Amino acid sequence: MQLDFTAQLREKRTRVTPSRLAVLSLLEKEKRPLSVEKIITAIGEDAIDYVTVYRTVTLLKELGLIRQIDFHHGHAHYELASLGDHHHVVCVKCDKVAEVARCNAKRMEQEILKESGFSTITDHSLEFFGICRNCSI
Amino acid sequence: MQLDFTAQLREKRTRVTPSRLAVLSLLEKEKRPLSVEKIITAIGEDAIDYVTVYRTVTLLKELGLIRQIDFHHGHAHYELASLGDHHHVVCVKCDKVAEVARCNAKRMEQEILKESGFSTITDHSLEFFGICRNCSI
DNA sequence: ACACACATGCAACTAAGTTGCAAGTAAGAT
DNA sequence: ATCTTACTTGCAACTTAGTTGCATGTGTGT
Repeated sequence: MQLDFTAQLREKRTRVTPSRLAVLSLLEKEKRPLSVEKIITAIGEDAIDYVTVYRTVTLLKELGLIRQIDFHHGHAHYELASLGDHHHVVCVKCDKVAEVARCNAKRMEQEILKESGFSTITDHSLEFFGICRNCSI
Repeated sequence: MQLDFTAQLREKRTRVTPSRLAVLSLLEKEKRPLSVEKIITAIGEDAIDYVTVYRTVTLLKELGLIRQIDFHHGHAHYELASLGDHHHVVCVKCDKVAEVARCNAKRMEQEILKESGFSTITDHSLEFFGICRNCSI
């Protein structure tokens, strides 16, 4: 299934530019959270300025097309929001990241809307931290 | 209930110093996630060096006495690990933070240990992002 | 109260992310 | 097709977050 990022950007009333399409299709291809550094390397540092990447991920996050994730690595990671409700386990020794099946956070969101004084929940992030088998030997 | 941080530090075979006790008892008093900046202000910038605060939170996190939390504010927050399994909702417009009741992540941890190739789960973090009533007007 | 490994403070540094501004470009109007 | 204009990009300079090296200070076991 090929996502139509052009249509998605137009729907959000923002311009369709090569930078935005490059970041979106890279994240679609990789299907995992990437740092800004990895995004620049993948697109090519002659092809895009790092400031443009920062501005692009900030915009795409505000539009809800991508999601920011924090692995306690000292910098942010980003993945396609349409990957849905899946999460990660991070090894605190070697920084290895594995995937975790879907959780029931959607049900919690309903409770939050009732109780917390928030009018909308746009996203959530759930990360587990532990030690992978390789590091526990 | 007054926690005996001295005993906790000794049990972890590390030194009991004024800096460590100051950070731990501040976090116990506040009962909410604090940034390094807030920790320095609260303790007093003449009373503790900011490098010591960074080294202290890194150590206390490794010892499992405090927990690192990320609100997508551009810097880390820390709270007492003994506050247990509670989480947060963050307004993406004004950065307001509210608390959320306990989730069932402990059950998920059991599944992760079976399936993911990890031998230990030391912690997890669950943050919701949305828009608070004040910002939605 | 001694010795020594560990903790702290200071200065310098690296890494992550932001801002201002001039030049370039997407997209609607002609 | 070309024009116009507001939005986007690239570059340089900057701010903020966090780290490292080293000399001095201090907690803890003897």
